Amino acid sequence: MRLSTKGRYAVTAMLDLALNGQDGPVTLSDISENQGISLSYLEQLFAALRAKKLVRGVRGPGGGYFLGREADEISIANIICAVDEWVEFTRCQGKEDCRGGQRCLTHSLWDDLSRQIYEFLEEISLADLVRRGQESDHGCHKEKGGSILDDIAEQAA
Amino acid sequence: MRLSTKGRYAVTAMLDLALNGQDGPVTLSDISENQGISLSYLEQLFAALRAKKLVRGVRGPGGGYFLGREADEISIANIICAVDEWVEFTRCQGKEDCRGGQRCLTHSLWDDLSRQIYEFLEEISLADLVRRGQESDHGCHKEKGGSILDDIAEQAA
DNA sequence: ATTATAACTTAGTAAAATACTAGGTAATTA
DNA sequence: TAATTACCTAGTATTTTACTAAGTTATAAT
Repeated sequence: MRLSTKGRYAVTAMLDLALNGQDGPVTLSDISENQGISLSYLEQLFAALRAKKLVRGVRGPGGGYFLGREADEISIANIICAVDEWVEFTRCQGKEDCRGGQRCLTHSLWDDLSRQIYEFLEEISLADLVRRGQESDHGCHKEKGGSILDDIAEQAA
Repeated sequence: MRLSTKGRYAVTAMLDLALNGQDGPVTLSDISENQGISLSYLEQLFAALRAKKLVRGVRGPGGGYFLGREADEISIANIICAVDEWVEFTRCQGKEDCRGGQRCLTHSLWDDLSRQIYEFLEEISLADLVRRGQESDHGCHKEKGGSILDDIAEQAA
């Protein structure tokens, strides 16, 4: 499995579509400006998303992108898989020799974990994220962002 | 958040310690051979793990590494945070202007997701992984690995 | 029809992250 | 004293990331 800023870009861009695609398609220029991602990089990402039918493009003036299906039918796992490959199967399928079975065992344990994470992200849809955002406040320039920061600070200490 | 092969290396190496550290320390040479990771790269990773006190080194002949604490007191989140930085707080904390609040909103939604993933990985300990491995069979060179592969194939179709 | 728009495509590149090599020093055991 | 292993630093090849540039198609508006 893999989860990088590339995946984040894809998810936030898709969120952009989910939020603004209600009344007409959203252009990549808009997303580029909204998210601060270069237009051409977005085009690369959307080529991958399009290949997996997660978005649908409309050409010409007034064109842009729609979600490929309903927001609650698109999981975070879908999005991340589309742009991040995710094909990281460490199971020693013949090509790697697994001396003493040791490597194979740890790889197999990692695969279990990887599957768990996948299943977790599979259960979260774009619509879920948007819904959750509406429940809590999401003010900008928050003073005390908190959340994970505290946990990490705590661990570092 | 970030989850890369670097994180995988760290987790599998820690699994190696958990599995083989019962009767004496495990050397990086052993892990290097077991996992197929270069010794020097392991040293880099273990420098980070050591800094977070997730491992404890013993010098000299017969030396090596132990887990820094009990295997059920070390979460996957701990390990990945140690080597992968994870500091990806997209909240626009003053330095980025958030025009129309749009970027800020999607970033905030991503942060929610990121926190969720973190909390999920926080709940899984090294000991859990090992335990789960013991429950199911983990034969090497499995014929039909299955699991995620099928899901992805399905999605691709 | 022409023009503007925006999706789509390809090639090349700067910067960063990844994973490694090489060459050490310091602590500990035999 | 010698061997072993952690520990440290610098340099580098490779890959990934993210971007620039320069196009081509399809479509809507003029």
